[in-house]
Amino acid sequence: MAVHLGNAKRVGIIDVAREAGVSTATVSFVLAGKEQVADATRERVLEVVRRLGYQRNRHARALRRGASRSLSALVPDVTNPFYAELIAAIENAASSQGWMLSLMNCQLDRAREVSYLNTVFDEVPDGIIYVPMTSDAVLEVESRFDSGPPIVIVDEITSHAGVGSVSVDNEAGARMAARHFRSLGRRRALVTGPPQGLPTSQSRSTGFIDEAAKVGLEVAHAAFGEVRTSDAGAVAADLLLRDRSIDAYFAGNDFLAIQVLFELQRAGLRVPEDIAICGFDGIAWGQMITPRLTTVRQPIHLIASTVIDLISKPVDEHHEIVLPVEFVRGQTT
Amino acid sequence: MAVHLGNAKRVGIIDVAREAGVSTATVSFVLAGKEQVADATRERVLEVVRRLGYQRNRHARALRRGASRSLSALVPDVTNPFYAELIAAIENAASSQGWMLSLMNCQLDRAREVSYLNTVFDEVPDGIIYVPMTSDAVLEVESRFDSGPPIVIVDEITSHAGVGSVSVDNEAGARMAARHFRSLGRRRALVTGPPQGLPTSQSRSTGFIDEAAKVGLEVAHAAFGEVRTSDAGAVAADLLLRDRSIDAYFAGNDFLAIQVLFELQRAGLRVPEDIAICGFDGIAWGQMITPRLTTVRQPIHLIASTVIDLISKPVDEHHEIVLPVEFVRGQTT
DNA sequence: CTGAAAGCGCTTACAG
DNA sequence: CTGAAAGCGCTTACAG
Repeated sequence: MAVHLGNAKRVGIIDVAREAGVSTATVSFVLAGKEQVADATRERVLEVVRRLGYQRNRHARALRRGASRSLSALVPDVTNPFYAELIAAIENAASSQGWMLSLMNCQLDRAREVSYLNTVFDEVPDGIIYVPMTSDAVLEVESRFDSGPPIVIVDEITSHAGVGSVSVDNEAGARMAARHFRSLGRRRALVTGPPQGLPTSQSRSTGFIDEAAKVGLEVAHAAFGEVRTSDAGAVAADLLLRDRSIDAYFAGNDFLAIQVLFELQRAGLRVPEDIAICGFDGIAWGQMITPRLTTVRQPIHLIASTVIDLISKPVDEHHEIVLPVEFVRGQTT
Repeated sequence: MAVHLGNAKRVGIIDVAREAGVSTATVSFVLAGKEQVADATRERVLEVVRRLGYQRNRHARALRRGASRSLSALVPDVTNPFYAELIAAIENAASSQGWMLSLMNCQLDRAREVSYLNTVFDEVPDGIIYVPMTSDAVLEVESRFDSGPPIVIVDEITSHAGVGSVSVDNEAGARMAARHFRSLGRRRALVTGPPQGLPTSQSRSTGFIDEAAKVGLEVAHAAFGEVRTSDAGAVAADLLLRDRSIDAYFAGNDFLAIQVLFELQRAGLRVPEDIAICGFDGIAWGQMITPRLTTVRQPIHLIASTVIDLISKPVDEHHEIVLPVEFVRGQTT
């Protein structure tokens, strides 16, 4: 393991105490900002702390206090802008409460997800934020949920006692998309689930299909249970190019919608003239590109603050919270 | 703080030892996979571990062993796809060596960067991977670098002893862009630095300006020292729209290049006919959009594996490593 | 092959 | 206002 230069040893609280001529208790009090220390003593200690460059050892601290002031988050893929934005929002909310956020990125890899799910408890975090990639993984570790820190699951509803969940009304959002396509006079739509069988995909496609039937929109359905994100766009575009009777496309998420949009453009199709596209998530990229993406927007910041609220509460006050979505008309429909 | 249900207490190694009728030493040996334990004993211990759902406390472990098997990474902004891809690559390389990656996201906020830089040492990580947002922040904590875990700085060269650095040949890449524009017959170019004065911006614009002078390409220069990413695209686009004599644009990075590309399209300009655009980074998005982005590609996976290599080495073997870049012609030039 | 015991670096009652 | 001492949950020489 990496050895350090000459100055091998890290300076500890004992070094500070000795140098300042006080006990470690006093150093600790000063660092904790307790009032009960004489000003002169405080000054002296702080000076030594600064001079020696002393930093408290987080592990010793956490061990002794039984709380680490840190949260661990498990996400499917930081490379997907929706998760990146969600992480940024959650980190914001967490740090305003004095929590560090430690991140575990599953990279759309099931094995990695399970492994992280197993090791996250070792971290002894004050709370766990879990954005599931697959439903299977949740089941595998559900028993672990009984003891340990509060857990909040994002984007999937769980009935496990003591586990909170924050998700959005996926079904309602999907219905909005179906009605929108119909109001535009579109006749036949394709709906695809997000890759890797993300749990939310189910209610999105179900909601869309159901509403489509009600309003008289024909639906072709394709699920990408096992397709990796990088291929999903090409596969969906291929389906659309092959069946030109389809004039509307409801993607499982914005990332996918955007990939398909450009694939179609490259193949010479016009959006929205030849085919209308609607995404889901409301990522910033959707409004950055030309044409701007029509989508169903999730309230990312509200999700983040709700997650942190829930984490801070006693576990028996955990609930399943479902937040509303908003339809955003862009230029792709 | 969040209290848990009835089963308050976390099961510890003592609980396991008692239940299995052995000492904690034996439990520890079994968990560490040491051979010196009788098969029957091992079985019994493992059964109890499973039944009780025991998980080792990482803090106690790290404290005792003096190593945490974890790395901490500080990055400017996970929302920028380049950093997202870099993180994913680094995490991959790290986990293949058995390291956890803990992430601190500065969110393009200087205050947050400094604060993270101060607390990262508390984590007692086995190594620190630091992608600086500003040069100032580095200076503020340089003294801390003398003791503590190995540090690898990404994307900026540092001369601090014992600190390794991995970056790419930004200047050479910028020169490629200038020559490319010239070979296309472009006459007047705009070059902008990445927002927030990212350290790399300096050599990119310097290299571009210098080479442009050599090959006879006129240059208008604009730096975005204080502009947040979300505005930078609009500001740059505005400059380009105002001065129509400019027929080439070298953005400091792909993220910015893409934003400007679409801004220009919305304003009715044609790319590359009216204006050619070249980015820097080689993010996946650049090849996903239409038109595909011309760019200078950084070898992300090589950067990641080099970083991990360096972290694993004794500090006195740390070096400044500069990796090559590759010019990628897309459809925006 | 197994156990008793020290000690990692802190914080926090408890005395004084 | 300050210090001596216990203890958080592990791992690891050291004995046996």
